[in-house]
Amino acid sequence: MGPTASGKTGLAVEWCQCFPLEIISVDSALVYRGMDIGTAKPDAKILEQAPHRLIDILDPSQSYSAADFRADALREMNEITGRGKVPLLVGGTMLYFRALEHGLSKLPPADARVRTKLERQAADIGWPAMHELLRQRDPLAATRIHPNDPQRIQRALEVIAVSGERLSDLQSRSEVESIPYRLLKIIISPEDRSVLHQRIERRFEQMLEQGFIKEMQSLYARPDLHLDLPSMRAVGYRQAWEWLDGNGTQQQMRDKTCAATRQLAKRQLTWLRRESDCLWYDLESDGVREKANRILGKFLEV
RNA sequence: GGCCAGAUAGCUCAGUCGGUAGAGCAGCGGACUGAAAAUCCGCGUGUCGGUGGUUCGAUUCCACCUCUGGCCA
Repeated sequence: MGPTASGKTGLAVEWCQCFPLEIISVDSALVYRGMDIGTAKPDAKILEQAPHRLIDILDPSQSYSAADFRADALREMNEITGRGKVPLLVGGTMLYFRALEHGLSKLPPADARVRTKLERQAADIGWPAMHELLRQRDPLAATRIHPNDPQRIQRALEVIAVSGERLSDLQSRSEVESIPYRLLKIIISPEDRSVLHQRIERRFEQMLEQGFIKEMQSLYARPDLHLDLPSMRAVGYRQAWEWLDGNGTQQQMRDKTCAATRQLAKRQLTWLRRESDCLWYDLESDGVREKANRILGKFLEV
């Protein structure tokens, strides 16, 4: 686990070469085909050395979920261990890690029709009124969800509409199933935030050199893609889309993308600080790689 | 060289009829159950360019200086 631009992929590939590991990507953006440069997806050469599962599994017009990820990841883990190897889960989508380790309540999946209906209703009466509606139908959820948080208000109302039951009831009732594996949790992150900020800036410059704008233009040209899709809301893609729409200069697009990436890293670190039973490594400091290798080797012997 | 405008938070700027100042963005902390690279919540972080003067009190008024734009030579 680690924030964006912390060097996770590099280390994972190294490990694959000296240990019997196979990589599963834990990343909500790497799942999309045709989104390679802007997501810092490992290139073909790296993928040949160290194949990654759960990348390039969806078209950008589709959506994915934490529950989808959990099911997919468990299936892949089972397959890998069945062949005598050990799964190495690598990524920065902390909700997916949490869902995988601790499980999810039994809730109905997303329903596009219901969402559209709620969207229309919200455009009509406004989200504060939607929150009031939620207060009447699921008071407990309404106290947990902030009146300004349309995404969660919508989800809670969707659960009621689809299942006829309250989100808060379903969550407290269903026993979550945690993961049936022994875990070694490792976090990779620079100790100093400004180091991460520098890496983020440098990496985006590299993405531009590698042709990120060209990649973006071919996505922008597709009539079926738009800014409301999860894929096109990804950091970099969203800002580039807005720029191609004619908003701001290219320099402003760069600055906004880097800022959005820093904010993403900050949110990831908020998750990571709360994570228990894990080892933190700063790859910039001396001897850390060797130390991590030793601990991983020992873990794999047992 | 002369005239004019400006100098206030990391950036762009507002403001104080004289009582040491506040917005947006950035930043920092937090939340997170089928959209999560998403969606939200909270927090101003400051030699008000410098030096002197007037004043009980100056970021604010005055003078000079420095710097940056613009105009005129």
